[in-house]
Amino acid sequence: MNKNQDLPWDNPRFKNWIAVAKASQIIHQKLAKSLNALDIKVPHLDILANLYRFEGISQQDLARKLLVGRSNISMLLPQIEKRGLIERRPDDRDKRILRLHLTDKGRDITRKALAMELDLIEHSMSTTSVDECNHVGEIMNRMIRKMEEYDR
Amino acid sequence: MNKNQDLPWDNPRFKNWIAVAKASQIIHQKLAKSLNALDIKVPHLDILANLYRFEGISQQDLARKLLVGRSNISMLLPQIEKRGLIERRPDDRDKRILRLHLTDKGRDITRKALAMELDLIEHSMSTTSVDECNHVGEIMNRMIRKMEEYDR
DNA sequence: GAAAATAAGTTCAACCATGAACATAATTGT
DNA sequence: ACAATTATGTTCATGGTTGAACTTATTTTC
Repeated sequence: MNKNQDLPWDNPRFKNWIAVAKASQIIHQKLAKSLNALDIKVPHLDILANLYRFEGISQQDLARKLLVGRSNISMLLPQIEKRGLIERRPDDRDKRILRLHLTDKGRDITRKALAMELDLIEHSMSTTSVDECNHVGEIMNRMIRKMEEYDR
Repeated sequence: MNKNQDLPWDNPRFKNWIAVAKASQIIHQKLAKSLNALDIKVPHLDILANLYRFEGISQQDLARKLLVGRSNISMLLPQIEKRGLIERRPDDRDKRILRLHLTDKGRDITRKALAMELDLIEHSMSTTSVDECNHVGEIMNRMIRKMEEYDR
């Protein structure tokens, strides 16, 4: 009954998670601002960065990696394709699949954008040691695994 | 020139930050699903939770806390007002300001929604000790402070 | 104390994201 | 071999988010 007894903010896991969410939101917003210089949006970079790492990935696999729907990818790709940053090539074996590739121009923009993101992150984490970063990453990966099982 | 030399994923701060962003995204999505049961969206809960903590806050201050624009709040509030979860009362001193209050019904829904969020977070962090949580929170708060200064 | 600057809130148009329904292609089961 | 199921990608209607322009109220400046 006492309002102050059951504030979730008193719970350490809750309280500290809120800080994670907020940090995440701020970095996202700052990144969006930085990327204006290259005239791309964060979702575009998410796609480009994945193509950079996983050359020839399908749209479906890309959507799964980004945790978004296929329709999202389907609507975003034509935008960056028109700008000549990527190419879609049909798969030889399976005619349903379109395989995605960066063009040289796309690779160039992606490197620049990733450099900006890296700057942002290194700056914001400059007071955090590599050991601490690894520890945080480990905890986050445990959470991700837990949530992938969670279903209710 | 060697593609594999300059992958940002080799950078510990970058790599571990990606895990933070992903965890954040997953929790957000799972929370959205859970809140369907109460027929509210995550942005509604963000507002309700802040009214729960900061009774009588103005729309401007609320927008600042949530890191969104005033227009966002202005469009969201009528939805939850119509459902009878909140009330907007003009300030006595300053006629520009509308002060926001939860109704009893709103407080009830907010408690239920926060309980769901708490469940989600406690479950996903069940393998993380309170000390570890506090450490993560501390690192995130350092990042938040760094980013609030950052401007380029 | 009037003009200018600042602040709170709203509206609107443009842009994004989502999920359902759809078309096409591949796989499975019998 | 062919009907049913599953998988990939697209389209579309709906709803969410944003920033700029606007209105009204307050504060500052001279």
